Amino acid sequence: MARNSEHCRSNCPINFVLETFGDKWTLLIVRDLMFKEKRTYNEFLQSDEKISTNILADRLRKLEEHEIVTKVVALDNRSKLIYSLTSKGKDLLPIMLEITAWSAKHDTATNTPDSFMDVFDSSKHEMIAMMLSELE
Amino acid sequence: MARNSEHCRSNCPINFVLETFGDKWTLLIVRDLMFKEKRTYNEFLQSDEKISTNILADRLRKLEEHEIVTKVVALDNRSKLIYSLTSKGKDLLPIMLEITAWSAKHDTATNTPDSFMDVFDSSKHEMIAMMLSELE
DNA sequence: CATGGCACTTGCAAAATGCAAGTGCCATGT
DNA sequence: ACATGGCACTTGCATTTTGCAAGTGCCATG
Repeated sequence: MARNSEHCRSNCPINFVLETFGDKWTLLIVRDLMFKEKRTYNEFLQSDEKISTNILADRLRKLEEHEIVTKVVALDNRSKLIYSLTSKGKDLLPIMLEITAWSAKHDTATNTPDSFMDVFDSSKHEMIAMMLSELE
Repeated sequence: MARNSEHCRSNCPINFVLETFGDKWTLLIVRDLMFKEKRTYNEFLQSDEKISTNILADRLRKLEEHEIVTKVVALDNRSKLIYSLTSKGKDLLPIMLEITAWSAKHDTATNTPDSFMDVFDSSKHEMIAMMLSELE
């Protein structure tokens, strides 16, 4: 698992996250799995930010290596792969929500509804528990 | 401010954070300012991860552009600059703590004390308020 | 007025990214 | 049986970013 088997710059927890998510694309895949119900390679390709095919393949492979996502063959089509978050990946939810809250506060163009922020501010813990259960 | 004046790939809040922090170095500077009381260029250079001088200068400039940090000339030495977090930068604290918690849970080599995690899990809100006040 | 600290800048090689096109497997229709 | 198309990539190549070493310019101290 992770740190012992790979090159790491330090033993800092902030750095540990950067070793996996320190680029412009990886966290967008997590977002798509967590909040946008995207499951397949072509669905990830269609997101607004327009990731290119080679980068997407590379990041999915690294996310699998880091055990953030897993893939299985689709039941209805053997040439289709279904990606999903592992529990380690689902544990990123609090980070993702804090990021959303920060952007909602500091970026006027961010499209987060006020109602989301109201619930987040008043009952963060319950919100996370409920969203986690919805991720199965 | 931010989004309107620069090239942005989308209006997503996750993407907004990636536009500033989506690389392997920027968040380490925030960490050093927030948790390690580092204030100067040479102090940032000495961190374990060994950032190179040109990258550090570039990231400090971008952090200033994004109004995450500011710099002032030191009172005791006019060739020395003191960097510090703006309130927008200090607002990253909840994200930083959630990242720390995630790494503590999922990386065996991470050096976060159990006592930190115990307090974080039981009284997150109070912990954040106290740490924010300590950032002045 | 030499020495050294401090905050960078510069030049160049190496690595990562972005884009367009191509590949191989599987399913469906005729 | 075979053409067509969807799906998940792979490949090649130009552009951009990064990493390393060395150098620059300003200020303070002896």
